[in-house]
Formats: sequence, C-alpha cells, structure tokens
Amino acid sequence: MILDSETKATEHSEDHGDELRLWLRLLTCTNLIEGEVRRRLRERFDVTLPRFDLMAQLDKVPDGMTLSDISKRMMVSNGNVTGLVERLVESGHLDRRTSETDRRVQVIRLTRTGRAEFRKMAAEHELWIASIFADLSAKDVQDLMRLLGKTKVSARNATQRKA
Amino acid sequence: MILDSETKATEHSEDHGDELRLWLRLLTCTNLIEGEVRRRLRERFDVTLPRFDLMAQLDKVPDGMTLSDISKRMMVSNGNVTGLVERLVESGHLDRRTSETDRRVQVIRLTRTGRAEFRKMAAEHELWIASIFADLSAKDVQDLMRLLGKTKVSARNATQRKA
DNA sequence: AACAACAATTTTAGGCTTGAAGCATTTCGC
DNA sequence: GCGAAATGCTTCAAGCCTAAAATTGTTGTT
Repeated sequence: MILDSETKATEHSEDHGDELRLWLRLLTCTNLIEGEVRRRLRERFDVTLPRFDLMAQLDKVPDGMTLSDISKRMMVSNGNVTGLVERLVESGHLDRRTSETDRRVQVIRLTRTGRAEFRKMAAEHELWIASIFADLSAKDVQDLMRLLGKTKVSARNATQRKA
Repeated sequence: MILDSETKATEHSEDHGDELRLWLRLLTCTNLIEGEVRRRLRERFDVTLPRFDLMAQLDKVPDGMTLSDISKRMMVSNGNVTGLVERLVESGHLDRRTSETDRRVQVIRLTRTGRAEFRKMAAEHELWIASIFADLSAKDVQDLMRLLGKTKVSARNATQRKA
C-alpha cells in the first residue's frame, strides 16, 4: 500500500489547493478581459458593458422582450434591469411599451438607431475578443470550451445540492 | 488548393464566432461561481466577497500592507480600497495606522479577531470551491490551469499592443 | 363578484466600483 | 534650500448590483 497516503482521502483536511488556484486564475483571467472590454466600450462608444449586454439580448429577437425575460437571460436581478432600461430609453436606444394583453408587462425593443449602433459596436467587439484570444490555437479554444462546459455543469450541480 | 477557403484568411470578416462563444462561456462560468461564493459568504458569515478578498491579501503578510499595495494586489482602484478598509476597521477586523517614516502612508493589518475570523471563513471557502469543481478530474484541472495561463498571457499581449 | 394566490415590475437601502479631481507629504533637480 | 514633480490617499459623482418590500394587475375558486 505504498500509494496509500497519496490516493486515499484522509478523513479531514484533503488538499484542495489546486482547485483554489484554478478558481483564482479563472477569476483573474475573466476580470482582465472584462476590464479591457469595459474600457474599450467606454472609450470607443461611450457605453457600459451592462448596456451593451442588454442590447445584445434584444438584438437577437425581432419583437422585443419583457423585463423578466431580459433579467432571466442576463442572469441579473429584476430591479437591475429596470434601471438599465430606463437609461437606455432615455438615450434613445430602447423603446418600451406596456403590453396590450397584460398591463403588468413591459415590452422592450431596440429602436432603429439603437439596433444600428449596437451592430456597429458588436462588430468591433468581436474583433477585440478575437485579438484577446489570438495566441490560442483552434484546438486550445475547443479544449477550453469543453473544459469550461464541464465546469459549468459541475458548478451547477454543486450549487443545487448546496453541498 | 482544395483547402484554400478553409485555411486562408479572407481579407476581411474572418469568422471569430468561436472566440466570442468562448468568451461568453468563460464569463458565464465565472459569474456562476462568483455569484455562489458571494451568496454563501453572505449567508454563512455575513461578509461580502470584496471584504473577504481584502482580508485574504492581508492574511498572507504578517506585518500589514499599505493601501497602494492592497489596491495593486487586488487590481482595483485606490478609492475603492479606502472605503473597503473603512468599513472593515469599523467592524473591528482591521487595524489602520499612519506610517512613522512617511506620513502619507497608511499601514493596514488584520486584528487578532479579524485574522481568526478570516481563517475560519477561508477554510470553508476552500471546501466550497472544491465542491464546485468536483466533477473535474485532476487532469482537467491541470489542463484548465495551463489553458487559462495561456489565455492570460494572450490577453495581456492584446491589451498592451492595444490592437 | 369577492378573495386569495400568483405574477410582473418598481422602489428602497445598502454596498461595490470607477475615473477624475483634490489634498498632503515626500523626493528630486538644481 | 526651494520649487516642481511624484506619490499616497481621500473625496466625489455616476453607475451598477442585490435582496427584500411594496405596488399593480391577473387568474382561479368559490
């Protein structure tokens, strides 16, 4: 049993240092990229990332979405979306109207100019992202995709069983 | 030249969809985990992630750090750290004193109880992270580590040459 | 119709974050 | 030593974000 101390879990205090380091690296990596994207959006288009993300959701559908839909898709709170939409209506990018069949719901759409502006931003944004991942091979990208997919599933499992 | 249209870059409008999807997945993954960690820190210890992170930095050194050191290590703005430290001094976790050799400098330390509380939180935190990555094999973890390392370098290159 | 349950949204209080402007102190160049 | 530049920190305005409470509207039951 020469491998015992390596392979067998000691009752308490296993070593989870690798997972911790992985999480820290994942966080650093994401923050690095996200910070850069925010900076460029602000410099080039004077827009924030949350606003860009919201417009991206709306650009995918022709007929608008409700606030709840948006908040689910963006995985943020309802109240958050209220404020975001408010500011984007104010700036003329979004159009908001009360549904005729249910007066509780608000239907949000991109305006014509909102959609046009978003498309311009999205095109550049895609190039930024490509340049950020430029040193990775196609295989690296696929591998990362797969491993992050696995991570997502694992995380969801963990959060649901509330271990 | 049968592979030409596949391998050769057309002058404009290459396809960067894979990179974009990778970035979205990276972001989703990180947000999922980060959200869960925030939730648990709040529920279990009534502490926020930024405060936890700040204490983590201070726990690594015996003799305290200056505000600038902290802000560099955490990669956040100076003004941000000012407020964070303020609240943690208020709650008794941190001790703050003006340096004797340079009266501009504030030296921040964990108090005895601050350090004790942090250690308790950190121990649980490590278990949460381990459980979140539980479905990944040791090799998966290593592969992710390596690929994220590569990504970090690539991103830094891209942000520095400001492509 | 009345009433309870539910659903969509807004409001509120508190905290995080940034970039820019401002203040105090130190250091550098002369 | 003196003024200018640099450094460390704080303040400020604006925006983002959340959870929880409040508001408004709909639906199902009796």
